[in-house]
Amino acid sequence: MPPSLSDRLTESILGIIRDGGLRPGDAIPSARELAKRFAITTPTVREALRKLEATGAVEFRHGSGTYVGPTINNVVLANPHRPPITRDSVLQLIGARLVIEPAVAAQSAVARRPENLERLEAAVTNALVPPGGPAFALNFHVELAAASGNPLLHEVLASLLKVRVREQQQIRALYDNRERDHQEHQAIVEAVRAQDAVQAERLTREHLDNIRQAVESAPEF
Amino acid sequence: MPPSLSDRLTESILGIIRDGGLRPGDAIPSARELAKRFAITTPTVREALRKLEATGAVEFRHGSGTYVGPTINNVVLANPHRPPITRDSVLQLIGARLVIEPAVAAQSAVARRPENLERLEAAVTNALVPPGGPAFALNFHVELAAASGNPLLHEVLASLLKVRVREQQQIRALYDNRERDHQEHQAIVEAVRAQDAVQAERLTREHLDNIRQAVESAPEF
DNA sequence: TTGGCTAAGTGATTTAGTCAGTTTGTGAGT
DNA sequence: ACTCACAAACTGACTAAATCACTTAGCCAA
Repeated sequence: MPPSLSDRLTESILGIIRDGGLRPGDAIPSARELAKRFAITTPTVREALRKLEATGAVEFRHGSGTYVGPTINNVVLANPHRPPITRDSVLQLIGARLVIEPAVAAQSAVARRPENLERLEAAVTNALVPPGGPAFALNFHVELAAASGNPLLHEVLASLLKVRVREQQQIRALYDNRERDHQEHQAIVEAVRAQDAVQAERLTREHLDNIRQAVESAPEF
Repeated sequence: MPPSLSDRLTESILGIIRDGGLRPGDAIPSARELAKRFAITTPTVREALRKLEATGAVEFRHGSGTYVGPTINNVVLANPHRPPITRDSVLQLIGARLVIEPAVAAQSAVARRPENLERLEAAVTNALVPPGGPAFALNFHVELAAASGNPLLHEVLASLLKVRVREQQQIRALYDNRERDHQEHQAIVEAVRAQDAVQAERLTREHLDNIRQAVESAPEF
């Protein structure tokens, strides 16, 4: 079963991006240009580009052009066509986070650099601004993973938590004690600042366990 | 910025799959049929289908039809357009696994069921068959994550290790002491069988650390 | 300098078809 | 009655040539 033309084309386009040293945000040749260059037609080029769009490798901007996407160098990504949220899936997610995040927190406590502490502080304080603002930009738990110094851990947590965007309101509604959330985050930051891995791990586990209990005891949803 | 027609179309197609209760392997309506049903043209339908193909939600079979893919219900995915492997990326991957997998092993030791032990045994013994065989089907580390009982953890590890397919030979070449690999796997299985979480965690950490050292001390690549 | 207009470039989609595989049912031959 | 070859009929893969919608940059006038 030979790879289809548009399959080979996606690889060629990735080659153009990589060989050209293009970075996220840079423009790639227009669909017409690519069609001419590869001696094929635009619908076929568009099929290849749509595949790349699905994984965040490229982005379309109507009337402007096609650009290199932010996740082109990702190893893992959140499924853009994810299934609808259910109560079980939320608990499953928290269960997975309960396994992964304490270990990540421990690693971050050891490896954190000054700039990570800054961003963690910012994420903690931004969480208190009213919803709808730029609070989504800096998620505390994602920043905590970033502090580990391993981009792959960052990717994994970011992918896992991307799902949460759709249920964030729901969880907030259940675990609405935002002051408590803030205090727990603050305590984790302090442990990371002190490079106390054991404490960071314990606090993170307790924090997630609190969230889990809040969701579990929620009657609705 | 309203979502494009083909964007809405992907959602509609997913709706057909979900509302129709279609499962992986089932056929979905042909491109021409979908075009007629939504009163649009086939190139547009194909663009939408290509997006779904990129994330494994559907699969094309030339001349036969389009079918529901295996990863349609996944939350996280391995990037099908992943960047080329480098020495750094390999070490990064092992670093991430070193953080995540010991915690997963501990969880698996607690939650494992009899069928998980069976599959783990199978994965351990299959690892000794010559390469190129069905050894790829059952990866020990993926099965270990499956034993946690949390499908999301299984997904995360499977996504992380999917990358390894391309570098498996390379790592095998470096860490070629397959007998030692087998023994370490066997020891982890025993800890999981005994539901000894602490031991499972420790052995997994040591096992991955051995692999990391082997890769680190490799001069080439 | 500012504001609006215009023209070129780009993505989005259509229309109408051809080519290339797969599946299935039919019918001839045994 | 059974088998096998073969021919529709269906499917995906791709082409060709347009048109529409949107963005951007540049120009010109106020």
